[in-house]
Amino acid sequence: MDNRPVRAGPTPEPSELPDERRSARKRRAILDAATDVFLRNGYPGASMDEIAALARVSKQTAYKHFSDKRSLFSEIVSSAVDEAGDPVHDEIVELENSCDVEADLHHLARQLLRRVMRPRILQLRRLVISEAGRFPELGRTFYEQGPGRTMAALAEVFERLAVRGALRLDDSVLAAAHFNWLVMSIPLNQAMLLGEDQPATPAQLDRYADAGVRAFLGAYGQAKRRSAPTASAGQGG
Amino acid sequence: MDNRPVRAGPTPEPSELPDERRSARKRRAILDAATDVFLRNGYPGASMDEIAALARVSKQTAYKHFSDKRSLFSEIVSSAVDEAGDPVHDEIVELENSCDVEADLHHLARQLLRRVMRPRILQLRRLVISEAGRFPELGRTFYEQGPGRTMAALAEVFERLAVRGALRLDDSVLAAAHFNWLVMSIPLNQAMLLGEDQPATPAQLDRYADAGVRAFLGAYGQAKRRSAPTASAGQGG
DNA sequence: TCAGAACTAGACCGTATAGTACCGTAGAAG
DNA sequence: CTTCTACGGTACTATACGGTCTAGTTCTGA
Repeated sequence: MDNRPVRAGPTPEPSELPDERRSARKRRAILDAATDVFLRNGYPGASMDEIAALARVSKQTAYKHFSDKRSLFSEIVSSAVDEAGDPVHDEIVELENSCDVEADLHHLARQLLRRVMRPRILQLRRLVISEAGRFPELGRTFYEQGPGRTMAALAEVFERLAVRGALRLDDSVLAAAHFNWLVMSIPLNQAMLLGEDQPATPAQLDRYADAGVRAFLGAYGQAKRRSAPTASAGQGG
Repeated sequence: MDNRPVRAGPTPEPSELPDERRSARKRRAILDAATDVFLRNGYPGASMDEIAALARVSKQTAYKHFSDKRSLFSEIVSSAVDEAGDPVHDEIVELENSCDVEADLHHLARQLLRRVMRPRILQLRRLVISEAGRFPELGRTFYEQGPGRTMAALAEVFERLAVRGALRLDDSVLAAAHFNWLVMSIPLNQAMLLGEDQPATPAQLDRYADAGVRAFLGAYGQAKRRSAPTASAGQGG
């Protein structure tokens, strides 16, 4: 017994910041373990014992850092949402100066879809949806930091692209939402309902992204290129 | 106490079929109560005691009709899915002979969206999503009876409309999926994540449906009518 | 009228949970 | 080396759950 792998000897591991004192390390460990367990088992199915065990921490310590199961849950969802929804924003705003909007939209769509379809994010979405009743503020946070954020940035840049004549629209927010869901809905809804037993391959995701962008450009692009906006996305799954 | 509203006196209520014997009535009551409790609290959060109490039935009786909590859950989800996904199919296939495809697509989209956005169905979707891990077959059932069914019917009729020249497409399954999600995604995802605190009004839903159809026709319609495919859906809360 | 089936009420079992109390120990600061 | 704080381990409380069992009651069908 007690054959734990000596989490940190007298010399702290290089990956741990030197100013991260023991208490902070424990807190991190608890957060990580809680994220894991909550994402895997949901809120009611997760037990504090399991979280403490996975974090290699006594339950007492867990309750010293987080007063409640509720507040621990809120914390891990908030931070998971934060760390999940950052770096696409820049790529969207850069689209304003694109000289090949079609190509850049395709690239952006692929990036967005790959991001949303990462297993961690899918689990997080499932978790937030299932607990939206008990934790309404987490649903709001997820929406605002996730699709809301993306669509707001898209709307802004679509507005300018429309002024430039690169897109035809009179409601940029609506167009942004249509873009977003044309790209994401098919694989996202399949993943939500069919589980991740047969996860979509990156190639399939790229095809869905491309097909969504083609449809979007058919609806909101300049009036050229009037071939049918599809080219077989494989309709996998 | 015991001021219950006398579920059925010696003379059975007219709403109850006369040939519905006591056992069948009890079974119905259990199913109804279970549906209620499961939809409200989720699978782990629902207790058999609460279900039995709500059904005004002893726990023993509940276990006589359904061997397990699991099987009771499966039953109620299956039958809820069945009763939810029926009567749109006909309207879709009739679309084949439409002489005003645009108007009929708008009408169909409104019907579909109103159906999907009913609170019961939204709760059911949430429940299935959150339990897709524990009950993969229920996720499959929901998908096949719900969006899968709709999209399959749409694909079939879109195929024929394309032959007739009323639509331009070369992948009817993809086009059907795009139609479906253009119409549904915005309010559906809002409802999933933001809860039903501010449920979308029927008028808002109609606007979302119309906007989705306009975008769809911009992408897949005949090459006429090249004004911007939007007309303000209100982008409600 | 009467036997048997179906029901009720509630005790009961084993287990699991959230959260707390106790106490001995390890690590950092002086 | 001492001291103080945080931690580990674990037993504990109180509660809740799924599921079973018993004993008494009500309904159904002939």
